[in-house]
Amino acid sequence: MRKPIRRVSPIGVRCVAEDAVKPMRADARRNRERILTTAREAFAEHGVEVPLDDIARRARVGPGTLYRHFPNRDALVEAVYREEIGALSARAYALVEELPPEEALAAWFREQVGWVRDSSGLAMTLKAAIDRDSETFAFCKKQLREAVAALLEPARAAGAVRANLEPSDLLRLGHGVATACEHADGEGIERLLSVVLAGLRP
Amino acid sequence: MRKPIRRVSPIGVRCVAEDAVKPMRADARRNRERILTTAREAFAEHGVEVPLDDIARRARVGPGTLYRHFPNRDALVEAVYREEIGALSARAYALVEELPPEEALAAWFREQVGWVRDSSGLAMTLKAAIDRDSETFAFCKKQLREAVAALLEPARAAGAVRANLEPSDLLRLGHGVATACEHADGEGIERLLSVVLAGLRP
DNA sequence: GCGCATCCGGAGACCTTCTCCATATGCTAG
DNA sequence: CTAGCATATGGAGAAGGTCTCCGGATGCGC
Repeated sequence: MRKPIRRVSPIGVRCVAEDAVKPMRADARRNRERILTTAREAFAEHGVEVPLDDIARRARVGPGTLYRHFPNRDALVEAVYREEIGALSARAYALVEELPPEEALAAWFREQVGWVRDSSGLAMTLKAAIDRDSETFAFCKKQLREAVAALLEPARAAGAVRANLEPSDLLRLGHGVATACEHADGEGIERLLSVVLAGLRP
Repeated sequence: MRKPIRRVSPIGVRCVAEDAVKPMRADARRNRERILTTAREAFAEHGVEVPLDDIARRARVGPGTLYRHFPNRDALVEAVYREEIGALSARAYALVEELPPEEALAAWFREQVGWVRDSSGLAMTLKAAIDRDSETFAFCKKQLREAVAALLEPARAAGAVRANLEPSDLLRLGHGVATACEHADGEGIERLLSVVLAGLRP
């Protein structure tokens, strides 16, 4: 009886930072990015159990190419999740640069709620599929917390939010609002958002 | 591109209570029980992705028989989980009958911690594999809470525990202790247990 | 422009899921 | 106690998915 594949991040899973270490051939990079984009769409439409050969076909690569970049399903799921978390985190740093602290925090919070709701709950689908003990899970959690801290600290310094808020509080609130708004329309979502954002004030 | 099987409890998953409604043939009942026992062992040893034909082979039934009782992997996982939760819950009611309230609560708490640690974390493995929106998940959560309430209420009435404890508090504490004790020996576990149990007192 | 290291891709081996239907058997009625 | 029938079994095999191997393709540096 075979032992199923343990859900840990294989060494082969590349982080974005790794690209800086060893330049990838242009065709290899293009294929990898196309695979990730296609996988994201396929996971959103059909769940994480969609056949990998189907993803390869949609991405117009051979199965050998897909498996060369991502040795198994878990690796692909984790890579897509890392991209999702990376993009959401990057938004925090961008908003800090563009807006006053309170507005930046509010804008990011709205984006987080939108992100959780996006593509029929892709974020939660991916998160549920990832081993809680994996490097990817720990890495993403840390990344998000640091991004939210980058928003919270200026807002706190400006006296715009209550002093006892932690980054994890905001993340839980965002998840809660998104879940509560599962069947809400735009106005309903906006009401809940304004309630929560008002509640953040000192 | 095919849509993967949605993780919801199929109607065909039998609850223990159903057996009272429609008597099963003796050979069918024996087979079903043997499949469940074997599945529990296989999931503990190899995870929930162990091939179902292997479980059938170990249980000495044909694949057709296994699929007659459990239409797919999720049904089997949920059935095993229901049995686990059923047994743990039943212990609460039994202990209430056998012991004074405070001792019953302490004894059950120890059993819960032991249960979480049992068979290399089988309980968590199964729980992680079950859809959070499923009937099984909701049913088991309710069952556990009611069982713990049956322990808490007499203990509270006897003044043996602080008044503000909820069943879910105890369940979370048990999970936390089991997790904290992942690599602890018997003495270490006992120390943590005694700390937490002392903390329950008013 | 050439050469070489790297990348690609897809046929096919292997594994798992799951069904169909001929055979087996539990259990009730006579 | 036996026969008959409704229910249960089981396993060969069809179908689908995973994943590898290696000949051919191509990016890129010199």
